[in-house]
Amino acid sequence: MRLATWNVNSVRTRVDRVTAWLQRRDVDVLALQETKCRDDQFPEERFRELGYEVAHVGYSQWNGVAVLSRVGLDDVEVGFPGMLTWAAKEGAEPAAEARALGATCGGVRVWSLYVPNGRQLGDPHYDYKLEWLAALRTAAGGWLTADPAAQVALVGDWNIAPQDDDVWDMKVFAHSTHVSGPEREAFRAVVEAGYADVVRPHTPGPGVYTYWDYTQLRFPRREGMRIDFVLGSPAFERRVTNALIDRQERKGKGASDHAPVIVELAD
DNA sequence: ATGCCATCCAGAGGATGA
Repeated sequence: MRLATWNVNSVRTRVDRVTAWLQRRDVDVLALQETKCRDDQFPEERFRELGYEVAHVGYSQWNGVAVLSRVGLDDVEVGFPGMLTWAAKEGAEPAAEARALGATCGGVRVWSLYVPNGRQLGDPHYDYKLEWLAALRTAAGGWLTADPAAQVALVGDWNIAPQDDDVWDMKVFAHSTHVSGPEREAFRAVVEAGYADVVRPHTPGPGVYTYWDYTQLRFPRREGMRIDFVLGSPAFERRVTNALIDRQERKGKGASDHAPVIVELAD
């Protein structure tokens, strides 16, 4: 079974690219982030006609996460228990955002996650990011306490570069989000709760990334960040036989700024 | 060793992104 995650940066803009890629890569389960549409705008039929079941949550033009599967898609869950809410505007009522979607596919509990960006160090959105991750750690840790043999995959855009090797030049990020101590600590807490980066052993660095900014020739200059991860429970990790970051898909006109990440699992 | 910012909605500019 092949499971992948991809921040597509608008599914409507890139649906042709995504469907072609799914077929070329023979992917069974795909978690998408930043679909940037409401449920009624999601191009569900384009995936159904290729044999995929579809679960999506999107409330507006922002965020949006999905799981596509051709090996079953059951027990769909919008958001995880205890997920933080966010007030988009001053004085607005805090509400859940479309940043987490769970579904069981081929025996794996897959969570498509779009971790808050954080914007700037000290910004309210930065605190939201840290608290959102702490809540995720609590929920995900609980799943393994309840069932240590569970096959769980926490996949998506984590908006954190956990190691210095995960950016091309730490000096550029001296006062930036994504590399700060508290963010890295929040990421590590999820790992310590029992979830391992199953991709890194198959894609060693340095210089291996999943995201390249559209500006300043970042991609041809190979100046990127590794911020998209597949974190797997022990039972999931044992099934992983290979992994790759599909850098090819970042090339050309109309590419997302993120590359897809694929994991191969033993049957 | 593949290219010089993109997406959305609104409505011709602003917010978001990492």
